[in-house]
Amino acid sequence: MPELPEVEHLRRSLLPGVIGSTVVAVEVARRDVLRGPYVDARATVRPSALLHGCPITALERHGKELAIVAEKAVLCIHLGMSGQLVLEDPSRPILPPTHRHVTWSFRDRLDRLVFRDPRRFGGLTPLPSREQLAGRWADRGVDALLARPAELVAALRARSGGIKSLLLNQSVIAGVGNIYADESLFSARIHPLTPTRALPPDRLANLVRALRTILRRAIGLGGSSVRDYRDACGATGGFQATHTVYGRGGAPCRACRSPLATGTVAGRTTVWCAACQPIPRADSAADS
DNA sequence: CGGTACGCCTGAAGGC
DNA sequence: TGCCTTCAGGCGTACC
Repeated sequence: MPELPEVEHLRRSLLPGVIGSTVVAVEVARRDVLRGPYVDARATVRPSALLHGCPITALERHGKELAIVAEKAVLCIHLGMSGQLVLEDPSRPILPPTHRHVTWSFRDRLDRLVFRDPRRFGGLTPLPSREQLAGRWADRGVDALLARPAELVAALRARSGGIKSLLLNQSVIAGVGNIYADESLFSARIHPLTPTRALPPDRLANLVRALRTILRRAIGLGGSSVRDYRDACGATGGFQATHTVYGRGGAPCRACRSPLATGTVAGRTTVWCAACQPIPRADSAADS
């Protein structure tokens, strides 16, 4: 599932293709992928709101959201679970022909930018300006990589609740999803149900350090491709091969060889090592 | 405030 | 082989 590393790698892989390019045609096959306060009930949108006409000047990211910035328009893109954004030559398609919701064509370029999303949990949110984008992102949690580590620790300390639940909460820290929550909790040897308030500052600092190390490493490997994730060129990531717990329930812990536990935490499938990540309190044990 | 459940949606995977 | 069920999950929303 596209989380921060996947979106960041996608952003970097899109940069050379789209910066300075001007959209000359936008084809919207499914209007219901258009979202937000500037899209009316019929999802009728001016082409300029979908970047038509002005050269693209920047690609930015906050958490799991990517923004394509042009002079008079900003388009926020959320990939949801299965979203893909690929630059491809129409004569040599990379993506399957189904679920192609929006296609952008450029001046002086043969390749097109395609937004494809089979499950449609993703969507596009047009905004009129950079100021609106700044406001939108200011209302979110701090970005897990762009903010300073001390800000992340402070954000976690400001809330109560189980630690995994907070890591997944995009209004606390933006960018962490199920994969990197489980991976960073294992790395920091913290049980996912641990009440955040029970963690001393140095353990939270450890967790934040582990999280950022894992996010950076994942970006370097092109992200995790569990099923649908592709970068702008259609390439899959390589980080999934290094997952320590995610998707490995029942398999031996890479540290102590005991079988990894599986359960539901914060409504998500969660994998942890009962030996390496001890249960915080004597009672509240999740099933193994 | 925090927790939980649900709906959205498709395709992979498992059972029979 | 083929049909049916279950599951995965980000996120908004409703509700306790």
